[in-house]
Amino acid sequence: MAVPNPPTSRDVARLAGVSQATVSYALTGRGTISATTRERVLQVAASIGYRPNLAARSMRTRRTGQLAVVTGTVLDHQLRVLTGAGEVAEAAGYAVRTHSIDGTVEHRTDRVRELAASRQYEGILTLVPVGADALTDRAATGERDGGTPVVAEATFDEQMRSLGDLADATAVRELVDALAAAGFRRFAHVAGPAQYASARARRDVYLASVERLAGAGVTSLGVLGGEWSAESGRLAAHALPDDAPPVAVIAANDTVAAGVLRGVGERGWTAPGDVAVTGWDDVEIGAHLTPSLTTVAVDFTEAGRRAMHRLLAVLRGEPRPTTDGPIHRVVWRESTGGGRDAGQRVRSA
Amino acid sequence: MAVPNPPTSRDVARLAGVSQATVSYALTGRGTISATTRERVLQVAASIGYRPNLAARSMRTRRTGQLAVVTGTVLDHQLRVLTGAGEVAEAAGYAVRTHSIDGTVEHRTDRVRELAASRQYEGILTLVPVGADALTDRAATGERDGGTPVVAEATFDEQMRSLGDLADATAVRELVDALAAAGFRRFAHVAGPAQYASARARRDVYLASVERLAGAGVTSLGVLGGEWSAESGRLAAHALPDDAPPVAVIAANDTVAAGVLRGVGERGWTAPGDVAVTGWDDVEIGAHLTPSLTTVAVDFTEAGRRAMHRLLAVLRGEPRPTTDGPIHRVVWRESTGGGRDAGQRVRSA
DNA sequence: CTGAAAGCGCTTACAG
DNA sequence: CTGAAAGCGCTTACAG
Repeated sequence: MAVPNPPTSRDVARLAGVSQATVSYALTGRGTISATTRERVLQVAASIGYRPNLAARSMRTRRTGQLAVVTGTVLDHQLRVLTGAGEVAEAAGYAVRTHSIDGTVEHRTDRVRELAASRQYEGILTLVPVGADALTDRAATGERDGGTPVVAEATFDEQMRSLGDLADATAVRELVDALAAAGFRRFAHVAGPAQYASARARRDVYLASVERLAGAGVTSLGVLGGEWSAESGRLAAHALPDDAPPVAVIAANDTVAAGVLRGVGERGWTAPGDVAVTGWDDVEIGAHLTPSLTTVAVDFTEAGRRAMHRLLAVLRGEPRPTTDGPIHRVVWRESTGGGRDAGQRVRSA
Repeated sequence: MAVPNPPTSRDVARLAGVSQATVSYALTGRGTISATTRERVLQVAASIGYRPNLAARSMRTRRTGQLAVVTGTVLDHQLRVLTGAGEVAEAAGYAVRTHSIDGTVEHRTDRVRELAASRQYEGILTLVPVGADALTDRAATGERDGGTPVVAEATFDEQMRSLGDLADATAVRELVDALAAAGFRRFAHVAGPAQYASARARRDVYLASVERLAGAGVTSLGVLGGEWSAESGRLAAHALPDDAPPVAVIAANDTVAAGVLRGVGERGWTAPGDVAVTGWDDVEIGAHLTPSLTTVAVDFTEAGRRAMHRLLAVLRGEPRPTTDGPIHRVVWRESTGGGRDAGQRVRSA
């Protein structure tokens, strides 16, 4: 019944016939130590199932070895982002704790500040939008002040350029260009909540893309919506003028797009004949809607990995990692008409 | 540039004119201490922003104060389960780390065993299916051996009764009964992966419900599928015999159900006229499908809270908490015909 | 009701 | 290349 105390480095030392310091050197690979001794120590440690007491190590090194990732409950794909972030953090020797924070942006910002003040974490990565003044990732250089670094997955830098892979909205331009090439002249955007950098980025690229094609007769019927909800999309469809069709609607995500499709049906319009619709995220159901939904597939796990790499760079005082390839890919389906053809036509252009 | 060391309990003691022991007593509320002293100590602690060093505390108390929650990447709703679990753990004074584990059930089981052996956690809650022999939650009593307790959100007990709120499939019977009352005589089930307790429970309740109505001429065309995927649902629809309609299809979740709806359309059948379809989870898009999807709404956050309460009960050596009310609610929509009416007819019966 | 002292299990200069 | 010793910041019997 009595559980024996777990073995300590002292036990390993005694059994290996060395000092505790030598055990520490063998395990951390830090000091100078002969290969023979190291081998023997590791052998003994493994044989008795020795596991270093992390609390003791943490106290001595004055490092917690802990990072926090802040999630919300609004966007389900954050689970995959979290997974990618955790994977990279673990590989770097950090433990990750998650904190779910909802409520107003002010409340979320306060909570993140509290986490930073708790001294419990060496760094914080937030997947939910918080006030920019709570972030320490603003400068392009890796400079540090004394506080706990706080990095957001998606945000904007000083020049208001979107930062973070999920805020990369360049695929919107691909959508607009292809649909314009396919003949659409009227567009509309159903945006997500403006507090999300990703939503703002999609809106901005939408506006810029349509503007760029103004010379070709392309116009925008406006930016509608403002929530990550299907109902927001449905209402947006109902808000379109009666003579809107043919019109292409760029929705902020797949859920919003599903609502648009429903609203389009309720108005007696057809998709994609009267209204072409695009989503974002490539949720699995989208491929099985009727019409199946053109969307932007996102590698959320990779987004999480990259975000964590950014936080680690700040922790190490290194410059922000140079961006890798895109994690977005447009998936053409029936809701934009021509499906695969439309995409191929554009891609080969 | 030089960051001052954070204040320690020693600093608080000096400033408050008491000993370090008194500070500890004041903060933990453990020893005998006068209200006046305690008040003064807390005041001083707050004024200098004192935060106990958790690593030091942990080393001394020989408790890590850490729990692990194991998630996967297959089911997005685990983010909400995680949130509920984290909320309860935090309120109980525990820190929660998450580990994302995918792969085969054998691999997942091994990894959970490693986590349990790491001595890093006081308890482990897994949201992904693992081998029953990795769990310590099997007995109804709170008995403990020396190892780290491992509790699964959803599993089966010795009598093969489903345990854990997400494995509560009683709503399936409500679906079958209502659809039978609405006139359906032929049923089919598109199941989820058998390694999931929730999928097995839905299948079992489906089979039992149909069997129970055999006297009324109700028959099952079989159990199809076996994945949490829309494609699995689509293929199941194509596997139905040509003369299946009218038939009611109980799908394992909304994603599968969306695939069924797509497959039904591809076969030239109508829903719900020829094929009634039900899902599970109440994903937001479901309400905006055409036809909108009858489903079972699940309070995932509450499921997470309850699962964590079960783990805490094991940790405290208490008996398993008595089950609270259901966290499931059938939502009748167009995909079962009559929509709200069908539900109301049954509910008032 | 309060304080002096020991010790949790590590790591790290430092001495040899 | 290895060891003796100190100390990280707490908590907890124990003495008063």
